[in-house]
Amino acid sequence: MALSEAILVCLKERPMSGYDLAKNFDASIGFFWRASHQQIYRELGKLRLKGHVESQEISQSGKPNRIVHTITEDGKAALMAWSMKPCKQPSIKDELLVKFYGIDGVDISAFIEQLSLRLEQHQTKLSKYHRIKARHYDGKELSLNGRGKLIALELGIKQEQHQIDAISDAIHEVRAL
Amino acid sequence: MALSEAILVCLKERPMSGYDLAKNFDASIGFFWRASHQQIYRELGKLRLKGHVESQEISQSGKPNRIVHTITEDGKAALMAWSMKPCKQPSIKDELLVKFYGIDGVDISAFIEQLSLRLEQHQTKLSKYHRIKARHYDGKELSLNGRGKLIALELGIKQEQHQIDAISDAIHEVRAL
DNA sequence: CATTGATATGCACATATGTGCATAATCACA
DNA sequence: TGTGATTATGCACATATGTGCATATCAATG
Repeated sequence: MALSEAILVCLKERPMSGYDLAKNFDASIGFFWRASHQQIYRELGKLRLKGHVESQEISQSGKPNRIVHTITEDGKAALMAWSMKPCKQPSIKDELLVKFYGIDGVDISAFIEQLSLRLEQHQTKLSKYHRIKARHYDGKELSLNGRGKLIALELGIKQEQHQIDAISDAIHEVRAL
Repeated sequence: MALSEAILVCLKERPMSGYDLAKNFDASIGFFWRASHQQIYRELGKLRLKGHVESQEISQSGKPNRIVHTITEDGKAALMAWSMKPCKQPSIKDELLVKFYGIDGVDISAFIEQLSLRLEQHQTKLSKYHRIKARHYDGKELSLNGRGKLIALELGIKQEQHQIDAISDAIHEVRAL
């Protein structure tokens, strides 16, 4: 699974705590590989056992101590090996499309509301991506890594825009049924 | 989870064996909710326990006996209840996009090959969808259910076409890095 | 004559993911 | 003075998914 690799990709940039990683997943890499903080902590434990990260506790007063994880040489080697392997196709599992398949058993007006909600979610994501692009990428000198992230972000933007168009059309078609 | 609902949607059209369902998943509904035959048999067991399907064995000589599953009234009610509930957002997990995020650690030519492979997979799916559309939908009188399936199929076609365009662009951008 | 593919079902084990809960201090706000 | 958000970690349980294996027969292909 690529969760461990997604974590290692983050740690390659800078050492981070589980909490930092969880925020990173919420704000950037998680757009393309979602993970909860519980999953991240679990995975960090496995990575530590495998020797792909080293962890050191940093004392703090008041708040719980931070445990900062650093990628090891073994971890970097594992990342490199992973990067050479072909990627799995993302598995599609979309309830909305299943409902299209059984549409004679669904309440059309409820279904249109669900489609509208999905439309809104794509619009929210789209503006989020645009905001991030404007804030972190537009008009900046970018490293190789920055350019890679920008391509991913632009793929996300195109994807969301596409979904907005496609679902808008689908809503009209469902209304006409 | 919507696997049980996807199965019930299929069984609402006609009673089927696990084997029939597995083929159905490979050839149509599985485009939007993939499942292996093992998963389908497991799920059928649960549906039987819940009373959402009834199962009867049909003797065959030579081949193993078929077990044909029929949706019950309880099953139909469960489907209806599900159709009213909001849909979960599909979770995105794409290794390719993770690799864009850590691009300074990946071999570019290997990465381009992976992107090209993905492109091919989308092209394969697109022509499959077109073939199905031409064979089963074009120039036919369609029931409500048929029209719903057609909308889903057209969403799939648009999606694959979009991916083909987007990945082609991305390959050019990666080459220029 | 041997191999494979299709038909047909399903168990067992492993991994991945989701959900709820637990702890504990600080700070802002009403 | 209480309420909730933020910081920070993680266990336990449940569900979902993936992988390998097992069985058994017929038909077609080489």
